[in-house]
This record gives sequence, structure tokens and C-alpha cells, in this order.
Amino acid sequence: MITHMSAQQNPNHNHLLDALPRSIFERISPHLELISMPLGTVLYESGSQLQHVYFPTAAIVSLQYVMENGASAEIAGVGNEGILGVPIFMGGNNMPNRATVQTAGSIYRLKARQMMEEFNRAGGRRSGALQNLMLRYTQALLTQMSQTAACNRHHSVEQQLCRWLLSTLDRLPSNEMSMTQELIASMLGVRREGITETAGNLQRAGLIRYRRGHITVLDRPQLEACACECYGVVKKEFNRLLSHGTNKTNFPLHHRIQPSLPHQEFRANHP
Amino acid sequence: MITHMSAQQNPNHNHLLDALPRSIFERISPHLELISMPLGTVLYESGSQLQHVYFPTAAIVSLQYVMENGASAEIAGVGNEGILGVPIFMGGNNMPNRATVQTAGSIYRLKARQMMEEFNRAGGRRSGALQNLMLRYTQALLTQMSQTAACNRHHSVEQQLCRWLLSTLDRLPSNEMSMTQELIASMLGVRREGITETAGNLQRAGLIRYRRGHITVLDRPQLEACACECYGVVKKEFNRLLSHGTNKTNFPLHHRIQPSLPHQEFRANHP
DNA sequence: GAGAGTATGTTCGTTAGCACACATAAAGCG
DNA sequence: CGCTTTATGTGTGCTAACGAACATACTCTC
Repeated sequence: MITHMSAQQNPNHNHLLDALPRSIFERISPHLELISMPLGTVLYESGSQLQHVYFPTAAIVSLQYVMENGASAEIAGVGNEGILGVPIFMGGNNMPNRATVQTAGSIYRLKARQMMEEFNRAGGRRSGALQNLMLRYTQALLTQMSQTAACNRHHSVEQQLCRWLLSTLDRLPSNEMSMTQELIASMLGVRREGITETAGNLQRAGLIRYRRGHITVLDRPQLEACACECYGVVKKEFNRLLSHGTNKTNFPLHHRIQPSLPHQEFRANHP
Repeated sequence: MITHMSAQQNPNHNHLLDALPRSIFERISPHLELISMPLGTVLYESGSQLQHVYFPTAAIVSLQYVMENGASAEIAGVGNEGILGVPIFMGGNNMPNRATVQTAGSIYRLKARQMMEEFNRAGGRRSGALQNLMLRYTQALLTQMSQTAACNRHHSVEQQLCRWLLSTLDRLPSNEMSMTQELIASMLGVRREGITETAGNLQRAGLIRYRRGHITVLDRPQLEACACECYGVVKKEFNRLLSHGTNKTNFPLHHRIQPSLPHQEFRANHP
């Protein structure tokens, strides 16, 4: 169990938990278990019965879809800004996704029963604060997924790599991440060689530096300029939907320069 | 307003509305407005304030993301199995998507206020039936979006075209749809020429037949064989999450035989 | 500090899908 | 009915990303 601390320095915190009203937090905190999650842990598999929701603190978890032929693609990432196990309170219990730990760290775990009890605790005609927060997070997740869909359709590997690095960076305490190119490739659903080449370009341009299994972001603004719009869109939605009360979920969006090459249009839909 | 009819023959029905308990349905039905939606109507734009939720009956609406450069991609489709305006009850009010009518037809409209009133109407510790249903639908939507993301990453235009035809077919009363290749291309976010070529192949193989603006599905099982797994995964999730009580949302995967209904012609050019 | 294990670099041929530029033909409309 | 609009058909490069098969080099462990 943890106390409701304001300490942003505390590494063991999750923005959703932090955003809960004190009264609610105090009710559930005795049931929170802090668990250490090594890289590669599978929190749940496609179709498995979910028993818990998880609130990552330092850990980052990747939601991926694994295809019949074994290929995979990341659908969304979840770090200290979010929660895993959304289908528990949405009513479907599970989803055809796998949740894999992409960055080791600790996670708070809460039993499905306790979660549901609080989720359904309503004050008369109005829904409770936890329900409210969870639904808003779920909407942000919807945006993240839909943006991933559009991004996978239209953006280059380079743009996507930049986007991915930035969103991972936002969930980390420093500007260095422990991450192999192979792992990134499997997240983005592209070839490892493609990442090697692209990362090489970024390094030569001075945006990042890497050595065997570690990547350091050197020039964040430039990285944002190279990323596709998707990064900013998702970030803005998370801020809009989840910054309230404590400002902990409110990340500033760095200056986004837009050199974007004038693409020709795809013939928009119904003019 | 409509009455709570069991008539599956009635063209003006929406599976979510049909699945509501009679008592709830009777409360909201006086507020339902049936509106005719021509092709190309934009129900809402990215970032606009949503005022209503919409329950399609014969109409099919496409949720798309429109990129900065004008390119677009369909994120999810919504027909008589669903609802539009999910962000209203999720708490975010809007989303960075556009909702465009892809197949003309009628839609029930309900004011946001009425929707919220019923959504938050809870019986003590338990959430109401409407909330329950809406959250389950939203989870199905999550699955649809995540599947679109994975599909955009890994599957060929042919597989995607088959998937798209099938899921559109599921929402139509007959096996013919009024649809130009240009429109399909913009939905899938690919070039029109790519659709022309692929559709030509499918026609030559006898799976479909088409003429200027109309496509008829001739061999559904074959089409399913050519589609990627995504079609089945999404369909199964919708069935799992939304077939309850009345069996109206429960489509069998194969052989969906339906008496041809007279469906209105509409102008192929956009308003 | 040497070797094993694994991460990264590089190459070459292949392909799906793109961009552009048209030709043709079917509806719709006056 | 002929004319215009719009949907579809085709062709010719072109490029990003793929697949496979390697060569190199870092690090961790023993």
C-alpha cells in the first residue's frame, strides 16, 4: 500500500492514481500491490480472463496485436499516465490483445473486484470520480489507437520511429532508454534492418545517440519536427482529457516546428 | 419517436436501441428523431462540440482521421449495430475524428443531455443497463480500431478490400452496395487505381460483380477466405460483447441471407 | 581477458503500392 | 438526343519497405 503523496519525485507514482480524490484513493490504496515487472513480462494474453487492473509507475507496457502468422504490431503504449485492464470496467473482461512489458519497472496491481466496486460507486444521479476518470482515460486510449491506425497507413518508418521515441520518452524519468532496435522493430511491426538504418540516420543528424541496447535522445525539438503529427495529436488529447486537479498528467508539448514537405493530397473525401 | 418493435423486417431499427430494456427505451424514445442522411453528410468534424448521439439504422457512417496533408484513413465503421458520439458519455465530448455518411439512410438522433441522463441513471450500486450496453459497445469499438491499426500495418490492399466489403455488407439489407471505387479508396486510405485493379481481380474470380457505382457480392464465403483475419476477429468481438437478450445483434459469420429490401437510390454526386 | 551470445551494420534482389498521365465508357442532364 | 460529367481502365516509372544472408562488434560472463 502507498500513501497519497504529492511527491512528483517519487518514482512509484501513477498519474491516474494521483488524480483520484483523496477519499477514493484511501479506500483502494490498501488493496494496491506494488509489483516489479521485468522486461518481457506478459501481463495478459489475448483472450485470457483478466483478474486485475494495473497502474504502471516506472514500467511501460505495450498493447500489441499478434497476428495469425506471428507478426505483431503495437496498438498503444501505456505508462505511468494510464491503466491496463480497461475491459474489466468496460464490461467485456478481455480483449484480443497482448500486454507486454516493454520497459522494466514497477506496477500497482488491483483486483478486478475492488476496481469494479469503486467504479460502480455512484453518488445518486452522478457517476463517481473514479468512473469518470477511467472513462476519460479510455477515450484517450481510443484516440491513441485510432491515431496508430492512421499512422500505420500513411507515415514512414522514420516518422513513426520518432513518434515512438517521443512517446516513450514522455513516460521515462531521463532521456535515456534501454531498448534494442530489434525490440523497437517488433513494436512498430517493421523489420529490424529498417530501424537500424533509420536510427543510424537520426544519430548522424545528432538527434539521438545509441549504443548496444541504449538510446539517448539528444535533440528533442528536432525529433518532434521529424515525427509525424500523430505524436502531437495524441499528446494533446491526453492533456485535454486527463489534466485536472493535480497537474501531473500535464506534459508540455515542446515547440513543434513544421517543415513538413508539401505532400500531394490523397483526394479528400466528400468536398 | 418509434415504438419498441421486435420487427426485424422494419428497416428503421438499430441493434443497440433494440437491445435496451423496454422501460429504458420508453423513456428515451420520445426524444429520438429519425433523420434522413444523404451520402457525404458530415455528422461531426474533428474537434467540434458534439450535441447529439446518433443511432444509424439504414445509414452507415465512417469514422475517419484526416491528416494534415489531406490524406485520410477510416478508423472504424458504424452501422445499425452501433452508435456515434461515444465521446459524449465517455466524458471528452469530442474526438479528433470526422464522421462521414458512407451509405445514405436514416439515423436516430438523441440529444446529448437526454443521453447523459439515462447513462447516469443508476440503480444504487449497479450501473444502469444503458451504461452497460454503451460501455460494451465502446469496448467493441476499441477492438475495431486496434484491429484497423494492425491491419493497416500488415495486410495487403486485396485483403483489406475484402474485409471492408464484408463488414459493409453486414450492415446492409441486400448484397448490393452503392459505392464508387474512389470512395472505397478514400476509406481505406489507398489509391483509387489500387482499388480498380483489386476489384477487377475479384470480379474476374467471380467473387463480386460491379458496375459504375454499384458492387454486388456474389460469393461471400470466397470473399471471407480472401479477407484477412481482421474481419473475423472484429465480428467475433462484436458478437461476444453485444449479443444478449434479443439475438438481433448476433449475426452468423457465414451466409447472411436477407430478403432484399427496397432501398432508396441516391445521387452519386456530393452535395 | 577470452569466448559466447547477441546487437548492430550492410548488401542485393524483390515487390507492393505510389505518382502521374492519360484512354475509355457509363450515367445523368439539358 | 447529344453533351458533359464522372467512374473506371491502363501503362510507365519510381520508391519505401521487405526478405534473406551475411559481416562486424559490443558486453557480459566465466
